[in-house]
Amino acid sequence: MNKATIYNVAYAANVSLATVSRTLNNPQKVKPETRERVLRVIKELGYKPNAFAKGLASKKSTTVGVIVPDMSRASIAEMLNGIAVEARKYDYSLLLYVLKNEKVEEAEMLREVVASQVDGILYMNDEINEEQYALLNTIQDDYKVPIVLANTLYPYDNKLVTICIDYFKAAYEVTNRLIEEGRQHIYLLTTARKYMVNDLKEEGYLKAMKEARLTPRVVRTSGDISVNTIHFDELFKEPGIQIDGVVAVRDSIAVSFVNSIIERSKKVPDDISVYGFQNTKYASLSRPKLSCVDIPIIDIGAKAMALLKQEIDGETVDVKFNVLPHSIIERQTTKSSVE
Amino acid sequence: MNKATIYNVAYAANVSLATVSRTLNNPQKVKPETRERVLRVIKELGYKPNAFAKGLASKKSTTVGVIVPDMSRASIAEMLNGIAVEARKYDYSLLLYVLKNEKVEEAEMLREVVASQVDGILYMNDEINEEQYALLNTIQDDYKVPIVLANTLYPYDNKLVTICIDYFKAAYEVTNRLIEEGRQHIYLLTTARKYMVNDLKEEGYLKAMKEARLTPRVVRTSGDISVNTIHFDELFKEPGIQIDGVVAVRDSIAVSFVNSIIERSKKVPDDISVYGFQNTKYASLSRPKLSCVDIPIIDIGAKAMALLKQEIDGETVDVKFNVLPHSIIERQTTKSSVE
DNA sequence: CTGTTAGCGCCTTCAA
DNA sequence: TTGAAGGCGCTAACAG
Repeated sequence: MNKATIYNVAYAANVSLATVSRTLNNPQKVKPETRERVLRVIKELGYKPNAFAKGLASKKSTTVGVIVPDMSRASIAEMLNGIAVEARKYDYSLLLYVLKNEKVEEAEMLREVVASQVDGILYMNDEINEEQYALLNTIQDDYKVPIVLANTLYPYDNKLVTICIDYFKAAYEVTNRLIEEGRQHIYLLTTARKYMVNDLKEEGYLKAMKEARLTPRVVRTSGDISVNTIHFDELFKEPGIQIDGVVAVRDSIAVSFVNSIIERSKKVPDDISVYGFQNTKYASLSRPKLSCVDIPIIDIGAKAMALLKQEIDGETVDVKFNVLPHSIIERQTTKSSVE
Repeated sequence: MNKATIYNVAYAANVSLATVSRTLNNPQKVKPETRERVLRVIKELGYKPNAFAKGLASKKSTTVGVIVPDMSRASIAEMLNGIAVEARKYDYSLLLYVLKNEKVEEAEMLREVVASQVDGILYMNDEINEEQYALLNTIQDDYKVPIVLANTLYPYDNKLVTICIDYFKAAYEVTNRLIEEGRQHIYLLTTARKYMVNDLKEEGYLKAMKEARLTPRVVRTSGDISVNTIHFDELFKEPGIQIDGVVAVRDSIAVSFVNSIIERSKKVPDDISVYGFQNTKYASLSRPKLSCVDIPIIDIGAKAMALLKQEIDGETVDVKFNVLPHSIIERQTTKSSVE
């Protein structure tokens, strides 16, 4: 049962290969009678068009390149679930590129992705900077391959189609909730590495603090638990430190912080209220359960794929910058009750 | 700068296209002088061989199909990290197939994977059953495409190259540690769905219990926190229930169980000792920190890719069944101290 | 060491 | 509605 080709099918169905090709790609151009005969033979022989030959001849691959920074981040993995399900709807395949531990420079890699003949690119590296953004633009223009940024944004420009949530607003909102609780010494726990989305959260936090005339305190730490625990220890060593509220840019950082303060015999949320970001499994597995911003990450993935598909089909995407709604989930690390 | 072809390069370098092809694929067959000239032109033009044409002509794709059940499982995501890094070493690309929510039957999907001309398949659906195993064998034989099972095993046969850890032994060991602690009422918390690896853990647990002449108690629950919390509630409602030790087949189940019992004012590990499986981030983010079996999941991914590469290259893989060592990490949910 | 040439399997006009 | 034929960009003999 080895690799039937279009010729085998044509011969067995007593038609030319052109007809076989048509019944697969333009069924309406084939007489129903012969069409069914061909389809039957196709099934019998287990024929599947060779993707290479098809791609070479048609200049299309029904494959999209997916570029991610690191699979182990829960948000990335979940987004891929959304992307995969949506891609299936269009019969698109996913070519996965993981940037992690990459010595290869990104420009080189993007050319490689393009060379692999993908019809479009889903880019979700939220460490994006000006240079990379420019590079993506160049690639899109030079090779005419549409690119969509998923849960990744470059706020200083909007030439690339983007799907995201309003992180600025989300951070602004949770900070305000803490303020409404009466918290005065609210800290932002963010990453030391430059993630664009975290920068936006920081701005939202700063805005809320400024409006309330409170002094902002930003602590930069790592997503790595063993590292941030040390940071937290140092933080509490500072003489006269006061903390009664925390916004963490990731659930894992929030949970890890909660653990730190509970070990110091402080009460959550009586002494300190904490918000996380993302609503990952960490949030519901922690004790107390973490209050956090809920990001519809699967939907972001699905929507990203849908937008890309539109672009591939040549439908002009009128709105470049797409925002999905977030929500705030009150669990056990805050006192706010949702109205 | 649009899509240079091999002809453009040949023309610009004043050689034939064959020479260009050679400098890329068999550099030693080209005079260093011309080779460098060609390489320079290639660089100038930003030429990258069209993957389709290359694949069509060479019958190789340097792409492997990766079949996973669900991205959101931490183990799957981590394994992909390992696979990706290893694949990069060989300049292999990854074509990702997510089974989740799949209405398409698996046979159909596998043919699709094959039709996409992958050089090999990495299969990591640990819900594998006899039928699927047979199917994989058929695919491998019919299409001559090597398949490697990663962290997935079918213990009743070993025709397919497999890379895994000894889950049976691991479960046997942790159960014994609990027994050595003096625990008498040890429960196994496993999944209701049939995962082959979890079945093996169950057998290891049963063996240890039997040897110690203790009554085994198996509770089948879900990976879903909201669901298993309910199961745990029911469990504790049983009249006269006694639990002093737990082996959970997943970290998340273990953590969720620990939360349940602490809410019931029991002490961990004074009243109950708990072991998880995998050593995910959940294990270190929980409070108390979870003791668990550490699975070298990234290594499994990398090794799987390495094995597949061997098979693709025609090197016979002598050992079909490959086992990577695990270890037991004692943290705060058990009393055992590692010797 | 280099060039010529014949495909790889399929799509897509162009005729019939 | 169908068939014939050219070509997609590249690899791999085979000559030279």
